[in-house]
Amino acid sequence: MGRIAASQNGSKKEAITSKAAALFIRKGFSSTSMRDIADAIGVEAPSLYNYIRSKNDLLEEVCFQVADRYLQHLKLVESSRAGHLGRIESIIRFHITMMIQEFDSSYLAEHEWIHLPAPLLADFKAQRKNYRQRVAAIVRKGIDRKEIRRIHPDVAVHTMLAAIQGIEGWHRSGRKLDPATLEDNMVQFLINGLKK
Amino acid sequence: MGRIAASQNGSKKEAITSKAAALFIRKGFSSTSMRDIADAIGVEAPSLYNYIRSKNDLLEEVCFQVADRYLQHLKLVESSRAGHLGRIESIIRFHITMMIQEFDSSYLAEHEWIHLPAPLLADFKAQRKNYRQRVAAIVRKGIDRKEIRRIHPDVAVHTMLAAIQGIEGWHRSGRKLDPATLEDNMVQFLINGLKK
DNA sequence: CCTACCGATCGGTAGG
DNA sequence: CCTACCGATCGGTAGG
Repeated sequence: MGRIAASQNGSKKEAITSKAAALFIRKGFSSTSMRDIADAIGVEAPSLYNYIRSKNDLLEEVCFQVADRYLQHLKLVESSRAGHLGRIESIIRFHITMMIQEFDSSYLAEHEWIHLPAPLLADFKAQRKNYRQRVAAIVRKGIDRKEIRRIHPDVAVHTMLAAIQGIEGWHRSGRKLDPATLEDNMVQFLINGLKK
Repeated sequence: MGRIAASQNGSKKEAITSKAAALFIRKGFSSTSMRDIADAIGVEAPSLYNYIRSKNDLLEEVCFQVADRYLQHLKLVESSRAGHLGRIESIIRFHITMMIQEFDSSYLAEHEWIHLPAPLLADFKAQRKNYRQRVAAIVRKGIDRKEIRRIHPDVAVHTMLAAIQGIEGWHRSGRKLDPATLEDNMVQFLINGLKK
């Protein structure tokens, strides 16, 4: 019983998390009630608590999972042998891909983490700051090595990441632009803005 | 009595709107209660209803006021004699200035309009779409006249406006970067990405 | 997984 | 501008 029950609980929890993520995006975290989530799943609200501990739990899970995936990719890039502009392009492409393929969780990790409860909020902010500083360090080195034009590294990082985050607005309004065109044009725009 | 009372009501309403805007930004629209707003002003919640009709009213006011300011500027740009890249630069600078100087309302008009009640939501979305299409038309003409590099106009518009919107994250985290440096570096980055 | 229900809090109204 | 209060809804618990 143990193993099967555990795996059933796992998939049920995933189903709840994914439905919740979709609702958090559409209506915002605070405007989404546990009743809304329960309705979407087809159960009564109290039944959700067999799988999750709290509403905040749902948000926490999504936010930290996504943050970790970005960090893993950054580590890969940092230890690669690519040039600095190439590293930045790899990061840009990864962010775009995540935003398109893992839209729901990426959006939440980017826009709804403000609602994380007190101790986790500080953790998340620190992780975020650390990530951006490491990307900015790559830009700085690229400038030193004359691969990237002179620009304030923090402004550069902010500009490119914000542009990519904003894909959510695109996605939400149901634009019918194929992902490859979106990615190629955006990468071209941003890399060209950085190139010497 | 009429005139004075009217002007007092006006300024009081402005005070409420501005406090509300600040709270909507910090906590989100749904997480901000009328009690929160009343506390910030120093009155009891029911007293607010002498000046505003509803919570949605506060949001509506801010969103449409800001949208109108952007539209007015766009009209100026459209009827100017500047080149197309110059027009885009003017739009970029206006957006950045608004984001820095009118941060609270700009943020709300950009991120919290989803909470507008039913009939207004559609209006707002239509206005937004129209605005972006007109900016994209400028990009398209710039490409035709070889002032701007070949790029998907919608992607270009989205990328630059999203990058600017994202200044809020910057602002919120209390980065100490002077506005001029931010503006100059971001404009350089974006215009360079578009230039031939 | 349900019914029944809790205390808290919500936006807003009545009446002064 | 207040007190007093409304009906609705919230996240979550008890108990089965």
